Amino acid sequence: MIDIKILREEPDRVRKAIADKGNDCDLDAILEMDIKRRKLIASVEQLRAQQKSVNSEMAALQKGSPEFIAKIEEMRGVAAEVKQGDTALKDLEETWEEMILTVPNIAHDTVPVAPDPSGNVVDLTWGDAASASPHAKAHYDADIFNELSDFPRGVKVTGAGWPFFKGGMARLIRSLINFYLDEARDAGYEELMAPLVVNEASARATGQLPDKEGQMYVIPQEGFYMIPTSEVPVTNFYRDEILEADDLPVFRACYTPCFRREAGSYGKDVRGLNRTHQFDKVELVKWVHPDESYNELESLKSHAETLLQKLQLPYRVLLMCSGDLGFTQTKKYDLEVWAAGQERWLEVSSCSNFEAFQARRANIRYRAKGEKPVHVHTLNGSGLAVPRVLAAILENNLQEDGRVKIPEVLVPYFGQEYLG
RNA sequence: GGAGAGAUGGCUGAGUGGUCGAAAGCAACGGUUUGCUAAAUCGUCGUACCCCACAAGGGUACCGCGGGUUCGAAUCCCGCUCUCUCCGCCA
Repeated sequence: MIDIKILREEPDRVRKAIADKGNDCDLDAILEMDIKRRKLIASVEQLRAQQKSVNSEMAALQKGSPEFIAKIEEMRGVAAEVKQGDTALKDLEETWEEMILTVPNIAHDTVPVAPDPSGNVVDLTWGDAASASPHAKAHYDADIFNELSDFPRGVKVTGAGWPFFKGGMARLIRSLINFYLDEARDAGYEELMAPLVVNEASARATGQLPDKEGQMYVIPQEGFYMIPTSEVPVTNFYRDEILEADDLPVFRACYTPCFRREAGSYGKDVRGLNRTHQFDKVELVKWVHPDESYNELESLKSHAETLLQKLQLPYRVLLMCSGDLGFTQTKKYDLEVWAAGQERWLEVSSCSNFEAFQARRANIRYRAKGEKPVHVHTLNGSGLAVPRVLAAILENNLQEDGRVKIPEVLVPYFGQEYLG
């Protein structure tokens, strides 16, 4: 949620931000509604004040006395007016709330302004794509992948995009998760285990609702949603809370499977590990002091990078342009790993700063001693997603004999130097 | 899943229709006093929104959440959620 004060005081800045993001919300209508809303609040509150003062006079009167009865008569009309005003105000607040939720967050000054993904800037490329195995193959064409995964049975048991993984592949997935979590802990992130389903209030606070309900699996009987990322339960951990300033920053790391409907996806994007309805991911979330959020974004991104470096996987970092920035983000880096077999870059992490946008909606604040509560800044990033990193390992490290060389840092976790 | 009890401010806990945003205590913060500590004592001590210049000041709302009754609701009625106790079931 945008800061209403910024909206009132710097409408032109917001207007530009909306245009830069390619969003089309009607700012003038919102500002007009704001004025209308405040007028109505003022008039209803004035009526209530009158009601209140007469009520305390009545408290001092003899019940049933002529004066008392006269007051009741007098206040009957005011009571009706208040009720009417309240109803009108409730309606108005509801529409206004909906409207203000359509205003996107304002991109940071350092974000390139461009309408579409072609405006994203390659910030850096690490490693040498040519260093990949000369035998690289798309993972879904490699024998070892087809031996150790079972898509047809996944279709039988659940549906398309819900694969089984077997033996060494399953163990390799587990190795990656453990590697990610251990690295996160060393970097100061406290590990969290989270619920895999959340209620509506949580989905709303992190912005999955309204609008993106189509991306989530729903459990209608309970009104629950299966999490599309652990960002949802983890960010909501502090929903409606006030943290001590001294406790900031707070870093958390959380491994969960993630569930996404991915409606409308097709073609090579969804082959093999590239996109499945359920996938594993370690998510990193930060709650920080507003002055620090951009430094924290850099360190978040750097941490995710070191994971790929340690895995010896070539990758690049994209600074996302305004048009490719999400609704809630002020600045975002995407990390893409090089998959030598498919000869394409696969997104494995997305590191974003939300400033106070998410915190405002989730009502997460901090308080310095003797000060008023202030919204924290929140950030999150994957550290990292599993399947696409796995795909890159399978492709880049595929040997002539069909085995896959396990990255050195994973050997202690995996227990063997080769898969297969 | 069945039966019962409950939900009040940072915490404990009073309050069953009217000057209650809410007693009291604790904790916290500021001052005074005492040689230090401890104690005593005085004061401050919630959040959001609205008016106003986001100041001073004024106002409204909030006693789990949502409705209702009433001139007036923490207090009465209805629905929901959550917590606790007992029973059942269960990894």
